[in-house]
Amino acid sequence: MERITKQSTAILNAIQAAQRPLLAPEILEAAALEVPGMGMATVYRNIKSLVDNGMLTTVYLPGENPRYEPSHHHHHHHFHCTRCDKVFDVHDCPGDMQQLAPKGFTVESHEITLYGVCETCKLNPLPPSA
Amino acid sequence: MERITKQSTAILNAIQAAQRPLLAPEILEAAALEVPGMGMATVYRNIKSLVDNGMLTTVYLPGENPRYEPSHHHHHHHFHCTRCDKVFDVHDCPGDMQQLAPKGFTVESHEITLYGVCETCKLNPLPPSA
DNA sequence: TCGATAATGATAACGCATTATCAAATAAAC
DNA sequence: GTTTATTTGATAATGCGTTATCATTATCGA
Repeated sequence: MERITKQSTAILNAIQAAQRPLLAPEILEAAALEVPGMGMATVYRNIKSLVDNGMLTTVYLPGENPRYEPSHHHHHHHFHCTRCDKVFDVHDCPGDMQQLAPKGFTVESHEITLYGVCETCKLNPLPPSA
Repeated sequence: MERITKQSTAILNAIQAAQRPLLAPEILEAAALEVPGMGMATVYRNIKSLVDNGMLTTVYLPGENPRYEPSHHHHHHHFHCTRCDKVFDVHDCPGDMQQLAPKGFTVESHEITLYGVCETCKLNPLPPSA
Protein backbone atom coordinates (compact mmCIF):
# COMPACT_ATOMS: atom_id res chain seq x y z
CA MET A 1 0.00 0.00 0.00
CA GLU A 2 2.26 2.76 -1.21
CA ARG A 3 -0.26 4.85 -3.02
CA ILE A 4 -2.85 7.13 -1.54
CA THR A 5 -6.28 6.28 -2.83
CA LYS A 6 -9.70 7.56 -1.95
CA GLN A 7 -10.36 4.16 -0.35
CA SER A 8 -7.27 4.16 1.84
CA THR A 9 -7.98 7.74 2.86
CA ALA A 10 -11.56 6.93 3.77
CA ILE A 11 -10.47 3.93 5.80
CA LEU A 12 -7.90 5.89 7.78
CA ASN A 13 -10.36 8.73 8.31
CA ALA A 14 -12.99 6.32 9.58
CA ILE A 15 -10.64 4.77 12.09
CA GLN A 16 -9.29 8.06 13.34
CA ALA A 17 -12.67 9.70 13.58
CA ALA A 18 -14.23 6.81 15.49
CA GLN A 19 -12.51 7.52 18.81
CA ARG A 20 -13.00 3.88 19.66
CA PRO A 21 -11.76 0.52 18.36
CA LEU A 22 -13.69 -0.68 15.32
CA LEU A 23 -14.39 -4.11 13.90
CA ALA A 24 -13.50 -4.69 10.25
CA PRO A 25 -17.17 -4.53 9.18
CA GLU A 26 -17.58 -1.28 11.14
CA ILE A 27 -14.63 0.19 9.29
CA LEU A 28 -16.19 -0.82 5.99
CA GLU A 29 -19.51 0.67 6.99
CA ALA A 30 -17.96 3.98 7.99
CA ALA A 31 -15.56 4.22 5.05
CA ALA A 32 -18.27 3.27 2.57
CA LEU A 33 -20.13 6.44 3.53
CA GLU A 34 -17.27 8.30 1.92
CA VAL A 35 -16.58 5.83 -0.89
CA PRO A 36 -19.74 3.90 -1.75
CA GLY A 37 -19.23 0.40 -3.07
CA MET A 38 -15.99 -0.18 -1.25
CA GLY A 39 -15.25 -3.86 -0.80
CA MET A 40 -14.40 -5.82 2.31
CA ALA A 41 -11.14 -7.03 0.78
CA THR A 42 -9.93 -3.46 0.47
CA VAL A 43 -10.63 -2.91 4.15
CA TYR A 44 -8.68 -5.98 5.18
CA ARG A 45 -5.80 -5.11 2.87
CA ASN A 46 -5.51 -1.62 4.31
CA ILE A 47 -5.89 -2.79 7.89
CA LYS A 48 -3.09 -5.29 7.40
CA SER A 49 -0.84 -2.66 5.91
CA LEU A 50 -1.56 -0.14 8.67
CA VAL A 51 -0.98 -2.70 11.38
CA ASP A 52 2.31 -3.70 9.76
CA ASN A 53 3.33 -0.04 9.62
CA GLY A 54 2.55 0.33 13.29
CA MET A 55 -0.10 2.95 12.55
CA LEU A 56 -2.86 0.69 13.84
CA THR A 57 -3.10 -1.46 16.93
CA THR A 58 -5.18 -4.59 17.09
CA VAL A 59 -7.48 -4.79 20.11
CA TYR A 60 -8.43 -8.27 21.24
CA LEU A 61 -11.29 -8.63 23.68
CA PRO A 62 -12.49 -11.92 25.15
CA GLY A 63 -14.58 -13.92 22.69
CA GLU A 64 -14.60 -11.06 20.18
CA ASN A 65 -13.22 -10.53 16.73
CA PRO A 66 -10.29 -8.14 16.53
CA ARG A 67 -10.90 -4.41 16.59
CA TYR A 68 -8.54 -1.71 15.38
CA GLU A 69 -7.58 1.68 16.75
CA PRO A 70 -4.80 4.19 16.04
CA SER A 71 -1.67 3.20 17.93
CA HIS A 72 -1.68 5.08 21.21
CA HIS A 73 1.58 3.95 22.73
CA HIS A 74 0.20 4.41 26.18
CA HIS A 75 -1.23 1.83 28.52
CA HIS A 76 -5.01 1.76 28.55
CA HIS A 77 -7.96 -0.58 28.78
CA HIS A 78 -11.40 -1.01 27.23
CA PHE A 79 -15.06 -0.75 28.07
CA HIS A 80 -17.50 -2.96 26.19
CA CYS A 81 -21.07 -1.72 26.23
CA THR A 82 -23.35 -4.72 26.57
CA ARG A 83 -26.23 -2.74 25.09
CA CYS A 84 -24.78 -1.46 21.82
CA ASP A 85 -21.64 -3.64 21.71
CA LYS A 86 -19.43 -0.67 21.07
CA VAL A 87 -16.00 -0.61 22.70
CA PHE A 88 -14.50 2.50 24.25
CA ASP A 89 -11.06 3.34 25.56
CA VAL A 90 -10.51 3.56 29.30
CA HIS A 91 -7.50 5.65 30.12
CA ASP A 92 -7.36 4.86 33.80
CA CYS A 93 -5.73 1.77 35.27
CA PRO A 94 -5.61 0.30 38.77
CA GLY A 95 -1.86 -0.22 38.34
CA ASP A 96 0.36 -3.11 39.28
CA MET A 97 -1.32 -6.51 39.37
CA GLN A 98 1.56 -8.53 40.77
CA GLN A 99 -0.19 -8.97 44.07
CA LEU A 100 -3.10 -10.81 42.40
CA ALA A 101 -1.00 -13.57 40.94
CA PRO A 102 -0.29 -16.87 42.68
CA LYS A 103 2.91 -17.00 44.66
CA GLY A 104 5.89 -17.72 42.44
CA PHE A 105 4.28 -16.26 39.32
CA THR A 106 5.64 -13.12 37.69
CA VAL A 107 3.20 -10.68 36.17
CA GLU A 108 4.53 -8.86 33.12
CA SER A 109 1.38 -7.22 31.83
CA HIS A 110 -2.36 -7.31 32.14
CA GLU A 111 -5.56 -6.63 30.25
CA ILE A 112 -8.77 -5.34 31.75
CA THR A 113 -12.14 -5.30 30.04
CA LEU A 114 -15.02 -3.49 31.67
CA TYR A 115 -18.58 -4.43 30.82
CA GLY A 116 -21.62 -2.29 31.34
CA VAL A 117 -23.71 0.43 29.76
CA CYS A 118 -22.23 3.42 27.97
CA GLU A 119 -23.55 6.92 28.47
CA THR A 120 -25.37 7.05 25.15
CA CYS A 121 -27.24 3.84 25.87
CA LYS A 122 -28.15 5.01 29.36
CA LEU A 123 -29.76 8.08 27.86
CA ASN A 124 -31.63 6.13 25.19
CA PRO A 125 -34.40 3.76 26.26
CA LEU A 126 -34.17 1.96 22.93
CA PRO A 127 -30.96 0.67 21.36
CA PRO A 128 -29.63 3.63 19.36
CA SER A 129 -27.84 3.25 16.08
CA ALA A 130 -25.52 6.14 16.70
CA MET B 1 -25.51 -37.32 26.90
CA GLU B 2 -27.52 -39.37 29.33
CA ARG B 3 -25.31 -42.38 29.53
CA ILE B 4 -22.07 -42.71 31.40
CA THR B 5 -19.36 -43.97 29.12
CA LYS B 6 -15.68 -44.43 29.64
CA GLN B 7 -15.17 -41.52 27.27
CA SER B 8 -17.44 -39.13 29.13
CA THR B 9 -15.89 -40.18 32.42
CA ALA B 10 -12.39 -39.62 31.12
CA ILE B 11 -13.32 -36.19 29.79
CA LEU B 12 -14.83 -35.06 33.07
CA ASN B 13 -11.89 -36.48 35.01
CA ALA B 14 -9.44 -34.64 32.80
CA ILE B 15 -11.18 -31.32 33.28
CA GLN B 16 -11.54 -31.70 37.02
CA ALA B 17 -7.99 -32.91 37.54
CA ALA B 18 -6.47 -30.10 35.50
CA GLN B 19 -6.98 -27.36 38.09
CA ARG B 20 -6.87 -24.89 35.22
CA PRO B 21 -8.99 -24.08 32.16
CA LEU B 22 -8.27 -26.37 29.22
CA LEU B 23 -8.61 -25.96 25.49
CA ALA B 24 -10.60 -28.62 23.64
CA PRO B 25 -7.42 -30.22 22.23
CA GLU B 26 -5.92 -30.27 25.73
CA ILE B 27 -9.00 -32.08 27.00
CA LEU B 28 -8.65 -34.63 24.23
CA GLU B 29 -4.98 -35.10 24.99
CA ALA B 30 -5.62 -35.65 28.68
CA ALA B 31 -8.68 -37.85 28.28
CA ALA B 32 -7.00 -39.95 25.60
CA LEU B 33 -4.45 -41.05 28.17
CA GLU B 34 -7.31 -42.84 29.85
CA VAL B 35 -9.18 -43.86 26.70
CA PRO B 36 -6.76 -44.16 23.78
CA GLY B 37 -8.21 -43.44 20.35
CA MET B 38 -10.83 -41.06 21.62
CA GLY B 39 -11.98 -38.69 18.91
CA MET B 40 -12.21 -34.91 18.87
CA ALA B 41 -15.93 -35.04 18.06
CA THR B 42 -16.58 -36.87 21.30
CA VAL B 43 -14.77 -34.17 23.23
CA TYR B 44 -16.81 -31.41 21.63
CA ARG B 45 -20.06 -33.31 22.16
CA ASN B 46 -19.34 -33.80 25.83
CA ILE B 47 -18.14 -30.25 26.36
CA LYS B 48 -21.33 -28.94 24.82
CA SER B 49 -23.43 -31.13 27.03
CA LEU B 50 -21.55 -30.19 30.19
CA VAL B 51 -21.71 -26.50 29.42
CA ASP B 52 -25.46 -26.80 28.80
CA ASN B 53 -25.84 -28.58 32.13
CA GLY B 54 -23.99 -25.82 33.88
CA MET B 55 -21.27 -28.20 34.99
CA LEU B 56 -18.67 -26.45 32.85
CA THR B 57 -17.90 -22.78 32.36
CA THR B 58 -16.41 -21.43 29.18
CA VAL B 59 -13.40 -19.18 29.69
CA TYR B 60 -12.76 -16.62 26.97
CA LEU B 61 -9.42 -14.88 26.93
CA PRO B 62 -8.41 -12.17 24.45
CA GLY B 63 -7.51 -13.60 21.07
CA GLU B 64 -7.74 -17.18 22.34
CA ASN B 65 -9.95 -20.14 21.66
CA PRO B 66 -12.37 -20.99 24.45
CA ARG B 67 -11.15 -22.94 27.44
CA TYR B 68 -13.25 -24.91 29.87
CA GLU B 69 -13.21 -25.30 33.63
CA PRO B 70 -15.61 -26.70 36.24
CA SER B 71 -18.17 -24.06 37.17
CA HIS B 72 -16.88 -22.24 40.23
CA HIS B 73 -19.67 -19.79 40.90
CA HIS B 74 -17.28 -17.34 42.41
CA HIS B 75 -15.66 -14.33 40.88
CA HIS B 76 -12.12 -14.91 39.72
CA HIS B 77 -9.65 -14.05 36.98
CA HIS B 78 -6.96 -15.74 34.94
CA PHE B 79 -3.23 -15.79 34.45
CA HIS B 80 -1.87 -16.69 31.03
CA CYS B 81 1.73 -17.90 31.03
CA THR B 82 3.45 -16.48 27.99
CA ARG B 83 6.05 -19.21 28.14
CA CYS B 84 3.95 -22.39 28.20
CA ASP B 85 0.59 -20.84 27.23
CA LYS B 86 -1.16 -22.51 30.12
CA VAL B 87 -3.89 -20.58 31.89
CA PHE B 88 -4.33 -20.57 35.67
CA ASP B 89 -7.04 -19.30 37.96
CA VAL B 90 -6.40 -16.15 39.97
CA HIS B 91 -8.63 -15.99 43.00
CA ASP B 92 -7.83 -12.47 44.02
CA CYS B 93 -9.46 -9.38 42.55
CA PRO B 94 -8.79 -5.66 42.91
CA GLY B 95 -12.53 -5.11 43.37
CA ASP B 96 -14.82 -2.44 42.00
CA MET B 97 -13.81 -0.96 38.67
CA GLN B 98 -16.45 1.76 38.43
CA GLN B 99 -13.90 4.49 39.01
CA LEU B 100 -11.97 3.48 35.87
CA ALA B 101 -14.87 4.00 33.50
CA PRO B 102 -15.57 7.25 31.69
CA LYS B 103 -18.02 9.54 33.40
CA GLY B 104 -21.62 8.55 32.70
CA PHE B 105 -20.75 4.91 32.05
CA THR B 106 -21.98 2.18 34.39
CA VAL B 107 -19.70 -0.78 35.06
CA GLU B 108 -21.54 -4.04 35.63
CA SER B 109 -18.67 -6.52 35.50
CA HIS B 110 -15.08 -6.86 34.48
CA GLU B 111 -12.52 -9.34 33.25
CA ILE B 112 -8.84 -9.28 34.06
CA THR B 113 -6.18 -11.32 32.35
CA LEU B 114 -2.67 -11.35 33.75
CA TYR B 115 0.27 -12.22 31.53
CA GLY B 116 3.64 -13.38 32.66
CA VAL B 117 5.60 -16.45 33.65
CA CYS B 118 4.22 -19.21 35.82
CA GLU B 119 6.21 -20.79 38.61
CA THR B 120 6.98 -23.97 36.70
CA CYS B 121 8.37 -22.07 33.75
CA LYS B 122 10.46 -19.87 36.02
CA LEU B 123 12.06 -22.97 37.47
CA ASN B 124 12.71 -24.58 34.09
CA PRO B 125 15.22 -22.95 31.75
CA LEU B 126 13.71 -24.83 28.81
CA PRO B 127 10.01 -24.98 27.98
CA PRO B 128 8.67 -27.93 29.94
CA SER B 129 6.01 -30.23 28.62
CA ALA B 130 4.46 -30.76 32.02
C1' DT C 1 -0.78 13.29 -20.92
C1' DC C 2 1.20 8.65 -20.87
C1' DG C 3 2.78 4.64 -19.16
C1' DA C 4 4.13 1.59 -15.52
C1' DT C 5 2.48 -0.45 -11.75
C1' DA C 6 -0.04 -0.62 -7.57
C1' DA C 7 -4.81 -0.77 -5.63
C1' DT C 8 -9.51 -2.09 -6.12
C1' DG C 9 -13.71 -5.08 -6.41
C1' DA C 10 -15.78 -9.45 -7.10
C1' DT C 11 -15.35 -13.74 -5.88
C1' DA C 12 -13.12 -17.98 -5.01
C1' DA C 13 -10.28 -20.14 -1.77
C1' DC C 14 -8.34 -20.86 2.65
C1' DG C 15 -7.75 -22.01 7.68
C1' DC C 16 -9.55 -23.49 11.52
C1' DA C 17 -12.71 -24.48 15.08
C1' DT C 18 -16.89 -26.65 15.51
C1' DT C 19 -20.95 -29.49 14.11
C1' DA C 20 -23.49 -32.98 11.38
C1' DT C 21 -23.74 -37.61 9.42
C1' DC C 22 -24.01 -42.40 9.87
C1' DA C 23 -22.47 -47.08 10.47
C1' DA C 24 -20.55 -49.63 14.29
C1' DA C 25 -19.92 -50.14 19.20
C1' DT C 26 -21.81 -50.10 23.74
C1' DA C 27 -24.61 -48.63 27.91
C1' DA C 28 -28.40 -49.81 30.47
C1' DA C 29 -33.04 -51.56 30.86
C1' DC C 30 -35.43 -55.92 30.76
C1' DG D 1 -27.79 -62.54 27.89
C1' DT D 2 -30.87 -59.79 24.71
C1' DT D 3 -32.66 -55.86 23.12
C1' DT D 4 -32.79 -51.14 22.12
C1' DA D 5 -31.48 -46.69 22.02
C1' DT D 6 -27.55 -43.72 22.86
C1' DT D 7 -22.72 -42.75 22.17
C1' DT D 8 -18.70 -43.17 19.64
C1' DG D 9 -15.24 -42.57 15.83
C1' DA D 10 -14.22 -41.30 11.22
C1' DT D 11 -14.99 -38.05 8.26
C1' DA D 12 -17.53 -34.81 5.65
C1' DA D 13 -19.65 -30.51 6.06
C1' DT D 14 -20.36 -26.05 7.98
C1' DG D 15 -19.61 -21.18 9.43
C1' DC D 16 -17.05 -17.38 9.36
C1' DG D 17 -13.26 -14.39 9.34
C1' DT D 18 -9.60 -13.56 6.45
C1' DT D 19 -6.60 -13.97 2.30
C1' DA D 20 -5.56 -14.99 -2.63
C1' DT D 21 -6.65 -14.42 -7.49
C1' DC D 22 -7.09 -11.67 -11.39
C1' DA D 23 -9.11 -8.57 -14.64
C1' DT D 24 -10.08 -3.73 -14.35
C1' DT D 25 -9.28 0.83 -12.59
C1' DA D 26 -6.64 4.48 -10.92
C1' DT D 27 -2.45 6.66 -8.96
C1' DC D 28 1.58 9.17 -9.81
C1' DG D 29 6.16 9.80 -11.73
C1' DA D 30 8.10 11.02 -16.14
